[in-house]
Amino acid sequence: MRTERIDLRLANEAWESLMTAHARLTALFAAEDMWGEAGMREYDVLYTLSKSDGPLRLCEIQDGVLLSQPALSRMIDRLAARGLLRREADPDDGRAVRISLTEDGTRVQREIGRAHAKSIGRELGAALSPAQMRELRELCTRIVERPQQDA
Amino acid sequence: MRTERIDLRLANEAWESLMTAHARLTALFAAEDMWGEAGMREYDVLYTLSKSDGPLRLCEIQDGVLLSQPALSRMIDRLAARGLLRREADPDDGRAVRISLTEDGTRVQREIGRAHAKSIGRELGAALSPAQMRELRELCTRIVERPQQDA
DNA sequence: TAGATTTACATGCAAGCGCATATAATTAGC
DNA sequence: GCTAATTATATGCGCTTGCATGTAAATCTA
Repeated sequence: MRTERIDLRLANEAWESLMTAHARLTALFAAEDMWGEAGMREYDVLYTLSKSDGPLRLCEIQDGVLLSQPALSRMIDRLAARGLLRREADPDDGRAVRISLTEDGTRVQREIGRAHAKSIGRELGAALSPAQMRELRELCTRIVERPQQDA
Repeated sequence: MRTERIDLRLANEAWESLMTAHARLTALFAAEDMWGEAGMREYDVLYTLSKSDGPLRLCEIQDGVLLSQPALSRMIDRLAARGLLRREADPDDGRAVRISLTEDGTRVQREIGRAHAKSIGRELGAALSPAQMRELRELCTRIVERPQQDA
């Protein structure tokens, strides 16, 4: 059907623009001089933990990070070795590991987080009005929270 | 000022939702069984070349790909070794390399591209209306095409 | 036009990543 | 309750990546 062809093209244009926006801003943020103790991907982990109330499992952290399970496992090794987070056995599930920020990790996350939030505000603020930011947030949220369908 | 604090929060929420949408869809696409001869990052390069009329330089390709210059250089090595693209010396600039798709590269790009476009249409189509896709495209384009300001 | 700077790409090397697989604990089937 | 399947995480290994740096050509400077 003609309408579907148009929608396909439109969907691809929308996705490409989202990819490009993501790539440009990510590259821009990565180039900034604020990732002292962590690196951007490591910060993702610290941030994910900071949002959570209690400790998280590896598999819970992984939902927020674009990284394979083994890679995440070893990244957490390194972060723990540097004293930024803590691994404890889960008393209720012998397979699981409960991961949480140390005080040092919390401090590092806050320091980087503050600077990073400013950058985000600066870049998005220069491009979009508050109403447009709300609109963007709604649209992207809709993509993520779409009712789960078959595989 | 109070308004700026609200905008900062809003901007960060918008960016996080964009990151999450990008991560979820990327992971979903990566898990699909269509990247036979290329891999997703390599497809990015093939796609970038397919959009261009003539050959591109390394530095021109790099704008579309989130990869360091040496990594891109070697990825192009591998793609050329597999016969998917061609490297020629630029007659006008002895430093530059002109990179273009071979027939095989064009074929691979088209095959993957068709399948990938369907996936994009399916996923975005399930989440957004055409009007919302247009809106998303406009907003993301605005982020990228924002008038260049200071470093 | 000789020297200095910049631009475009390549390469050595260590660190990180993904794939396949191993290990161990939980849950499901019967 | 015993085996099979599943879930959660770890490890071996080869490939890829990024950083620092090298090389070579173009451009700028005087």
